Amino acid sequence: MKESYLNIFHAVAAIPAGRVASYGQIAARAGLPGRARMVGHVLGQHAGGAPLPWHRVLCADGRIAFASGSRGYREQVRRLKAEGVDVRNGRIRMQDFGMDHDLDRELWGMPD
DNA sequence: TCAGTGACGCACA
DNA sequence: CTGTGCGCCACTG
Repeated sequence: MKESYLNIFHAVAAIPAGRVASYGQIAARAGLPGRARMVGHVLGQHAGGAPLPWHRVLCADGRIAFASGSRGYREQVRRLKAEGVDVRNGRIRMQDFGMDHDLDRELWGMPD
């Protein structure tokens, strides 16, 4: 298992319930800036393998990455709503549920 | 080795 | 709002 993969797992696991983060944010937090695609790749490869909150990872614009109506899409929407995340038209307001305010400093230890 | 294909992201028209 | 293009890189045939 690669170190980068472990970092990705750790970053995803750090997202609290009821909140979301983008693939890019996770990649950056895992020390892999610009490699958002790798996050998606890893989550796909290890889907079901580890009990990760993969549903809390979205595209940078707040959209669900899966094709609308697909199996994964419905599952992700279901899980997010179950956590109180407001999903409208397959998209979430990162403004309200993203890690972009002050919460990322608390949980991810970002500098001031 | 090369080319195609993604659970991405961003700039631009 | 919709596309298109390019950067990114692991994986696969």
